[in-house]
Amino acid sequence: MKIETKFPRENARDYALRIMKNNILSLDLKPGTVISENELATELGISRTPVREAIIELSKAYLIETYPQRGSFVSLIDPKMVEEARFIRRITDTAVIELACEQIDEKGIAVLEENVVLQEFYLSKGMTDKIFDLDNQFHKSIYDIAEKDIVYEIHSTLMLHFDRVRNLSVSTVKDFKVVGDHRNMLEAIKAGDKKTAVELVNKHLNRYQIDEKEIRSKRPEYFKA
Amino acid sequence: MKIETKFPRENARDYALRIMKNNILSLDLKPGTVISENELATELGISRTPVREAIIELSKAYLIETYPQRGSFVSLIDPKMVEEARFIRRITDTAVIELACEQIDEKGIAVLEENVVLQEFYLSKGMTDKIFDLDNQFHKSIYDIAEKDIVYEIHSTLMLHFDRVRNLSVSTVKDFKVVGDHRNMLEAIKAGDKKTAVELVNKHLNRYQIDEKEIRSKRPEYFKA
DNA sequence: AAAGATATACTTGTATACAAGCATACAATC
DNA sequence: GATTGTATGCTTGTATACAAGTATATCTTT
Repeated sequence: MKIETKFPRENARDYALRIMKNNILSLDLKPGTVISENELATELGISRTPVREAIIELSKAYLIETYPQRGSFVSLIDPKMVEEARFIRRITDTAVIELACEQIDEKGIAVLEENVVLQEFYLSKGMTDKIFDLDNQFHKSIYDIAEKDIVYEIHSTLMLHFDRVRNLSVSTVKDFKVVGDHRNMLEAIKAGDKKTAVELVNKHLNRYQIDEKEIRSKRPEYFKA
Repeated sequence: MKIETKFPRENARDYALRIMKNNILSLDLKPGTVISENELATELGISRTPVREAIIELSKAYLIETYPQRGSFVSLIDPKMVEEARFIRRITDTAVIELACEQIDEKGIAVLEENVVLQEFYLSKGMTDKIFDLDNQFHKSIYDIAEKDIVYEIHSTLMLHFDRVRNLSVSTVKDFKVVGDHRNMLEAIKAGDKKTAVELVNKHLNRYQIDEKEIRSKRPEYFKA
């Protein structure tokens, strides 16, 4: 469990939420780990109440399971859950990138262009750890362009199911492909080419489907069924 | 604010959540209404903690807005929010009904058939208030058939944005159309006719788009912008 | 030794107390 | 009269106390 310091004006609940999300995503909180409200509260230097509130929110996203009077646990990787998260991601990404193709303007192009340039830069420097955030930011920008930013927000926590599996795969090998996908998506959006854009989204998301089976055998204790 | 009694084994948080959802949906809690944690707690006969936890959850779904040290309010109807909820509903319903066309079996047909028969029965008896729940149940069943029940669950609270606008419209006039839609959807699913099924979903959801503008002028105080 | 009762140390759920900030009413001052 | 300071009562945010249930270890009993 890696604990960063609290931001100046960040309230205790958001702080607890941020730390827990990060650690679940990075697998520093491994699937199945026990989470004690009291313990976490003292570790974070806050009281039980905001910690508990954060846990409840993660429970609603099925990232933590709470059994009354017994304990709370980081959810095991549930293939059905991952599949449904991927499903949501696929159909919304698809619909949103079509809208982006229609509604794109120069400002939007500039935002995406800057992002992809940075990805290409960090890739060429081998700083692939920077790419994960840029990846997410790229997709968020597309939602912004399509004026579906609330949809993105609503689904963001849920996508941790998806992203934590990403983090389990030997992903760095394929970073250059991911960056290439983004470059191609950008060009398709600029050209208003919906068909290609949609194809790219599906190809992009399919990259992660294969890895899941790889790691299943390596870390069976992380999986539910 | 209409307050029903607590279920036997229902915990205080779920109780508060249920009551608040119902009242927001039915507009007994009108958009803009102040919600005091203390007041609601005493009304429900529970303490502030579970009430607060319920309010936080509804805040995450943008159904309540909380301003620290100032108060919490039932969110005004935000056309962008409604539009994004409708967007989610449309694209997921579309994708899910396609899957249902592929994965339907006799058991699934039986469930849908029973539901539609009941809708037709209540419609013929003029008991249109029963139809709302059956409508939701019908759609949930389709998600179950497509094995996307978590997707339904995740989105269910969000759909209150959509449903409360439904409740504001002079909807009873069109109940027979809604029931007809469901009958047609069922037949399309049985026939495995994806194209027709998708068309029906879009037609179905478009029925509510018109009403919004009608009521906007009648109840401008409910709207955000 | 095996089985069962029991104490104990946890857990989450709920209630309550306190802290900090905002808004309003009202009084004092210019 | 207008403005400013202030007291008051509200709000949510956080901390803590208590309730109730579970699991485990240990002791007692057979």
